[in-house]
Amino acid sequence: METREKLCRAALDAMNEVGYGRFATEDVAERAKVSRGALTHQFSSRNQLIIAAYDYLMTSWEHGWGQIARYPKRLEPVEVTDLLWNNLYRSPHYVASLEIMLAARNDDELGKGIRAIMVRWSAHRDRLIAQLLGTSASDKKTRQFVQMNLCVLRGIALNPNFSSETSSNVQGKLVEEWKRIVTSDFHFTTKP
Amino acid sequence: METREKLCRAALDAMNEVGYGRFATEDVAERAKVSRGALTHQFSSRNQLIIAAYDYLMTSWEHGWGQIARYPKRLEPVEVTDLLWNNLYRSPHYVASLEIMLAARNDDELGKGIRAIMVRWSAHRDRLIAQLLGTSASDKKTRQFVQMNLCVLRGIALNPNFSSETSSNVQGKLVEEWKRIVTSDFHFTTKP
DNA sequence: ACAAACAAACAGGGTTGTCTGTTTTTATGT
DNA sequence: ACATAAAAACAGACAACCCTGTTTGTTTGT
Repeated sequence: METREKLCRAALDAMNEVGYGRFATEDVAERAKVSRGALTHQFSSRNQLIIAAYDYLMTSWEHGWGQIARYPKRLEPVEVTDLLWNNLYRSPHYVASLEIMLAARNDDELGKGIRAIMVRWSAHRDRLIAQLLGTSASDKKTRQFVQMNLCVLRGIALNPNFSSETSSNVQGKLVEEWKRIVTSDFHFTTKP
Repeated sequence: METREKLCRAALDAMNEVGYGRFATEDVAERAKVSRGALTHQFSSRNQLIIAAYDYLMTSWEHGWGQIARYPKRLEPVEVTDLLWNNLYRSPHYVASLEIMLAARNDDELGKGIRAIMVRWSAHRDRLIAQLLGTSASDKKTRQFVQMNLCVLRGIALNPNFSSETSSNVQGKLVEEWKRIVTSDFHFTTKP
């Protein structure tokens, strides 16, 4: 594997495990089994590394979703919810993406880079979802549906970090509950 | 105001503005207009300061909710949703609480302190909500309703940091949408 | 006088960015 | 095919910086 890729993966792992606060380039180099010199050669600064790692993650999501969109089948709203949950929020590096976006909030330099990538990914995602639903990405109802799903699933994905619940599979039940709501509340298909 | 309180407030402000990553005790002392010596006298370590600030915030929430629970009126589910949104997720220091809890994920010492406070607050909150609904905090349906609301509103609260949307008041619309769903999907009141 | 609160200086650890030197790959001319 | 020059990639050392925790001394209140 290329050095850059190894470093991006290691950076995401580190971000997942230790969080932005304790994230250190030294640690990343070690995880990637690469010298610190190699890292500094590839990435001129810590922020550059983080931006590259984020870009790597978003690109991998884009590829994954590109495959999904090949299915010619038209999906029901609840199937889109399922897709989002299984292919985004259960991604092993979801927490990393969260840490990075939260950090980008305060750092202008980092924020600029991250935002550009996020805009690209968002557009890609929304276009694919609209395609799967058989609607347009600029359709108001579609946008609202997508926004709502992103919010709800994000909140559920974070639940383990915010809840004192210890019982198993709380997330699964919450997702099921939300899917039930989606099934009964959201409809896009034209009448037969 | 007492030094401890000034420091806790300043710590929450700092956590809000710069995030856990750039959070520094020096900065907190400056914001509180207090010498660093005073800070170290009150809090033996950085983690102790963070824990105290978190405790201060949770206690303030408990006081605020204590006032609300005095109203003898029984609330509809959607009114509880409204209450949660306006009294928790729109709290000026909500992001601070989020940063702290995310940081507590990796730091054992910090995590132990934060978790204890969170358990206390969660129990307090759930008990009050059940009281307002006229149900029991151990009631399964009630717990599910509360959990779901916390997740959804959390996701909505975070939306500005994760969305490329620039249009105004997206959050407001999402909350309205969720309230509509709550109104039609959740019922606790016994039939008349 | 005693203890708590405060003020400020200090040293130490850890992390980043830079710098210098070495190895490997690529390009080029014969 | 071979030699050689140039560029890219890598390795490691270094200094500078920031932040924390500690320590020592001063003020204030009881």
